[in-house]
Amino acid sequence: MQIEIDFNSDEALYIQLCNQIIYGIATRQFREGDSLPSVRQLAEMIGINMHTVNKAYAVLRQEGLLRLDRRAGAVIAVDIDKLKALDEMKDQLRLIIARGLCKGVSKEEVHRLVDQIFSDYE
Amino acid sequence: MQIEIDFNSDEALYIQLCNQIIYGIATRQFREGDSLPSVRQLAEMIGINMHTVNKAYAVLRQEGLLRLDRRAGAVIAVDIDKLKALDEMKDQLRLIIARGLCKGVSKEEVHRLVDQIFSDYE
DNA sequence: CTGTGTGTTATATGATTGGTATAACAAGGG
DNA sequence: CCCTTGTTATACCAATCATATAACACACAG
Repeated sequence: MQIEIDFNSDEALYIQLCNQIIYGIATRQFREGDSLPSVRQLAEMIGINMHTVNKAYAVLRQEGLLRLDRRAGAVIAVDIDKLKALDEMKDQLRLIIARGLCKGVSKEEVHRLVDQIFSDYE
Repeated sequence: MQIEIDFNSDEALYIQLCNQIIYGIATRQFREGDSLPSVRQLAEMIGINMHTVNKAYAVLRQEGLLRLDRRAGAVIAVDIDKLKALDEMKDQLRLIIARGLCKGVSKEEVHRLVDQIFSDYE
C-alpha cells in the first residue's frame, strides 16, 4: 500500500488522497472488503492532519466506494450503480473532449488514448 | 452567443465561464478570429464582476485558446499543440476511467460514450 | 471494569481562494 | 479629446483548506 501526496500540487490534499485510493481500487491493489488504515494511522503515515484524511474518507463513502465502521475502520465497499456511473462519466468526458476538439484532437485519437489507459490498468 | 451561468453551482463562476467558451469553440459557435465581448460588456451581460470575466479570459489565454488585445478585445486564437493536448487529455482520462473501473464500467462502454459525445458535437 | 482504538462531532485559527468593488493607468481608434 | 480596450492595484467579505485540540459513543481485548 503506497499513497503519494504532492505537497506542492495545487490540488487539495484530501482530493489527492481520494484519487490515490480510487487508483488503488481501479488497479485492484485494494479489493472489496479490504481495510484501509484508520484516519489517525493514515494521517500519521502521510504526515497530514487527521481531519484531512477523514474528509477524504467521507467523500469516498459519499461516492459509494467506502464503508466506514466503528469496529473495522474504513473498508472498501463498492456500491455499483452503473447507470449513475455512466452518467457522471459522460458529463466529465464531455468537457475533456471539448477541450480536445479545440486543439484538433480526433475521435480516433481519443479511442486510442482510452485503449492505452485500459491496457495500463491490466 | 449564449453563455449559461449557474449561480447555485459549486463550480467557480470563472471556471463555468471558461467551460462555456470551450464548449462554444468545440461546437464551432466561436471560430478562429471571432471576437468575444469585452470583459466589461460580458460582465454586464451575465451580471457578474468585471474581474471574474477577466480571470476567465486570462485562463483561456494561458490554455492557448484566446488572444487578448487592447485594440480588438478578446479574440479566439487557438494555439495548436497537439502533443501537449493529448498528454493533458490522457492525464484527465486516467482519473475518469479509474472512477469508472471501480464501478465496473467496461472499455467498450467508454468507447460508446466517446462516440455519443462526438456525434453530439457535429 | 478498564484501557485502547474506532469513527464522529465541535470549535478555533491561519492561509488561501473566489467574488465583488472602486480606482487608476497606458494605449489604440473615432 | 473622448471613449473603450486590457491591465494592475487595493480593499473587503465569504468560503474553503488544513491544522489543532478536544470530547463523545461505541467496540473489543485484557
